[in-house]
Amino acid sequence: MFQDHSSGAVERGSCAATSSHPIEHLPQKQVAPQAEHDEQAPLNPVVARLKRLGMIGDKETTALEHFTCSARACAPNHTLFSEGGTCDHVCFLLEGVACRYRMLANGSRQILGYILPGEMCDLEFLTIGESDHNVSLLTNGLVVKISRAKMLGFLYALPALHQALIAAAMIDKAILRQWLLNIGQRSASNRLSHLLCEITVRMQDVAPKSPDGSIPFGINQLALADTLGMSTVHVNRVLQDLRAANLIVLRKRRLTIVDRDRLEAVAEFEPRYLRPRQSAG
Amino acid sequence: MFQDHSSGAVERGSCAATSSHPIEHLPQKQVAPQAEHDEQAPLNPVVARLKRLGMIGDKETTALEHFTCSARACAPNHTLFSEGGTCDHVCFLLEGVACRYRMLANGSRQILGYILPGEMCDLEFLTIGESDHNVSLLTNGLVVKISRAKMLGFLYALPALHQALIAAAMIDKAILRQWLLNIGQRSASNRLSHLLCEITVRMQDVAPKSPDGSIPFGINQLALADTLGMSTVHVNRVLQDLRAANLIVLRKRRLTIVDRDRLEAVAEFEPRYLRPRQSAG
DNA sequence: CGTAATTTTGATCTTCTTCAATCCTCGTGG
DNA sequence: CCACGAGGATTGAAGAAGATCAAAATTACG
Repeated sequence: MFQDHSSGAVERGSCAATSSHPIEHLPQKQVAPQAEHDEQAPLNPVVARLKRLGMIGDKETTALEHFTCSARACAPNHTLFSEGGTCDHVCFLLEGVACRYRMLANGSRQILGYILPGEMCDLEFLTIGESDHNVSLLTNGLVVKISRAKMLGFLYALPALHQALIAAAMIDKAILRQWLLNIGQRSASNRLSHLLCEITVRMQDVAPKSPDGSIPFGINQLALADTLGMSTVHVNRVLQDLRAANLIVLRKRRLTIVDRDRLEAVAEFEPRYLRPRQSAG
Repeated sequence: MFQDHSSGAVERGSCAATSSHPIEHLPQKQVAPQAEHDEQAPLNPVVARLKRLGMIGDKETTALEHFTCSARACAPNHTLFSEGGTCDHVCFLLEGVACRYRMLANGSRQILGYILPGEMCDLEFLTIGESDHNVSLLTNGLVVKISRAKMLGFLYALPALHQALIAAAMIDKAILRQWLLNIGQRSASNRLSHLLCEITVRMQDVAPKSPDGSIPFGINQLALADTLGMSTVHVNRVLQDLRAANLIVLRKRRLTIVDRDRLEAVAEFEPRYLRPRQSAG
């Protein structure tokens, strides 16, 4: 059902990650390490996301751009954290999709959350000694890893950044509640619809739509099934229903929401939980 | 299915809740939270719980005992927070059981978490402007309500308390992940078993077992159903299975785990998430 | 070009829901 | 002390949603 063959990770990025840079040093070099063949995504996704939360200024932006400039390219299934493993660092994801998950003895996997470009995993890893779940990549990814000590230094020096990341962690929790509601009470098709709505909104700030209105969608049907607590067969059939109802187009790892209003209506999707009050838009 | 008729709340407690007490004033009145032997349950449940987390000292204990001494008795269905309502305060529950929940348009309710005696709802209400879910009592309860300003004062004056409450909030999040795993992947009977294991452990510090080994259990089958995403009929049948297997006794609002080892085995219950190990800052 | 991963399809079977009725429990008022 | 009523628990029967199994078609990718 789901095998874990952790792949290697290749160092990649423009500035070296060797020693601890004082925050004051602001390398004004090439700021967007990931935007090489992305035609119009020059903005650092971490910055884009936190800017949308409306809580960070120039100082924080510069610092973020600095320490996200040395990233590692990782293959699918590369594991960032393992259940029971110690948490002495923190990760930012610049490209790709990762997920948190736990396995049961019978081999079934529950995905507990997605980590999308620009998102971080996991603020509480700074406080907690060991992780209670796994985090690994679903697709190819670009990952920045920061030691606990270094991260604590950043947070201390940049309280606005700290606040922004705390806000992001609270959004995480709100998402967990939504997923619980989703899995517990909604029909398979509404459940899947809701998830698609959520992912689309979460991708907005970091993955500009292509001319045809589609966004990259690296999550396969097995992962969707393990997210929604249903079988892949059923995910497949529900997807076909959504396509037949002309609500979505999903092919070649790209997703288009054809009729957003109708999709959000069947899903009873209310995006407020993803943008709690600070952001007025 | 589930109607919400908010009941009144009756002031109760020995010291007045009128004006703001400086933390230094320590009311030595009776109020019960003063016994030494932790055989019985004379201990203030909030203190008992945070003591178990091992992060608070005498100063925090005294402060907690002080501000939990004026509580209100509330009837079942009394609502502490409503979806969309502003969050200008915080609550501690001294007795009874409350739950967070959300409703869907079709009338179904998903319970998103329980608040047990000694637990708080909700630290992030201090940061967030409005709640995205409801919180109300499932049973009779004893509730302490503290304004945002007052609470922030406490947290500022007692950083150890602040840390303890942050730790409690992280446990909340871990519980949410467990529930998602539960609902998403486990069979109805394992799901219910897991929930019973969890509640038993969470009650340990605040509700000493009676001689027959039972603990108070004020959650009815409708609430269990809305927690686990199943119908009351099925909850009832699964409960009967668990009784028939001689795993539990549940009657007259009291629960006894007859065979803990076996129950935890079928549930794949691992209590570590309820008692995480802190790492040094 | 060939192999692995992923998606799709059909058929069958199980778990759980729904509906509707009955029974029990417990608090309340007479 | 008993009768009453309401919420809660229990039961049975029937039906639906989704799981499972097995295989084929399609796609990704070295």
